[in-house]
Amino acid sequence: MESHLSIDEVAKRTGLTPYTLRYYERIGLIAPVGRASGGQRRYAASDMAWVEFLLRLRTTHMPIGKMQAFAKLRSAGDSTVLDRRRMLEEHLTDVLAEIEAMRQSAKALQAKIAHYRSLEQSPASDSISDEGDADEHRKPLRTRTRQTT
Amino acid sequence: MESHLSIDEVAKRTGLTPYTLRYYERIGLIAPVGRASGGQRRYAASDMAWVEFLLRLRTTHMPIGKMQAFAKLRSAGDSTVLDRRRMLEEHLTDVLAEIEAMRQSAKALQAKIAHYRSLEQSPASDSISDEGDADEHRKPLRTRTRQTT
DNA sequence: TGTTGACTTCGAGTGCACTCTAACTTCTAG
DNA sequence: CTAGAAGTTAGAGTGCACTCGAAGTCAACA
Repeated sequence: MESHLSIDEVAKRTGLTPYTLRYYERIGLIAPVGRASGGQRRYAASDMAWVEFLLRLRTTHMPIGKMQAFAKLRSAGDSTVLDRRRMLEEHLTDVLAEIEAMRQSAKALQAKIAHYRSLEQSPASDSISDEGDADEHRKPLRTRTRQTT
Repeated sequence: MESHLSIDEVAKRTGLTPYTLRYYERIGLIAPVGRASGGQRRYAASDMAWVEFLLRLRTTHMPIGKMQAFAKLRSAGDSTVLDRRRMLEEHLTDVLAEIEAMRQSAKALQAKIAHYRSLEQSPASDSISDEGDADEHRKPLRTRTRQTT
């Protein structure tokens, strides 16, 4: 239960830099953490848990703006639990879709790799390398296209 | 086999904007496509296949710099097939790791959602909402931390 | 006591991936 | 023949997520 981690310690443990940790605090992603005499940050275990949760959101590509909205709800207390759940559910839907899109594309990459491997064994056949190659399995192919809000 | 698509057609079919398609061509991601009289772009089926492949790379978060390197190898001809395969294999390794990281984080999100759901049924218990909540399953938690090259 | 080193704040700078503007040309319909 | 739509270029601008610089503060130690 060592609750008094310095910013460098937290950086080491989370993989974030001290710069980023301060930045997250500045923009309200992390509530102001405790300070030692002299104003140095001291992270409690609950701060660590929250940072780790933020990393989950980041890993799943939640934009910072949404994380800020989520953090704001959280700081507003228990009455926002339902909203928070809704947010996470929506996000989770996006995440699962993205995972599936990545899986499909990974499959296409594997096919391309296999195609290259076969090319390596029997070099350039006819018609000087057309390269319209191993994509003969039509699949959804949907990517998050940035729309102008 | 209609090989003469306008930039708007290609935009519609790929989800990219005409801006982005021109940008990709400018930076060498797409080799100069054919032109109609008057200089307007006309995309052949092989161009489409290449753009779709680029989208696979983008979906799997390959940075543009690497795509450029790949495109350059491709344009250098069949002798680069081995290098291209190596590049894709390396990338695929990263992609599979990222998919796994996202899966783990998605699981954590699901746990959090479940936790919220239980909170909703029996509101604030004791000790005014600690929120160090449903993360009691220690998992790897690794995220691509941007390193200064 | 003075200097080292780790921290602090706030504002500015960076890199990526687009996204748009301005000025111009060309095709199509009326 | 003219209006309008749709394309062209080079270059500038945008938004996101950091990342760093400058100047200052504080605790500890030779």
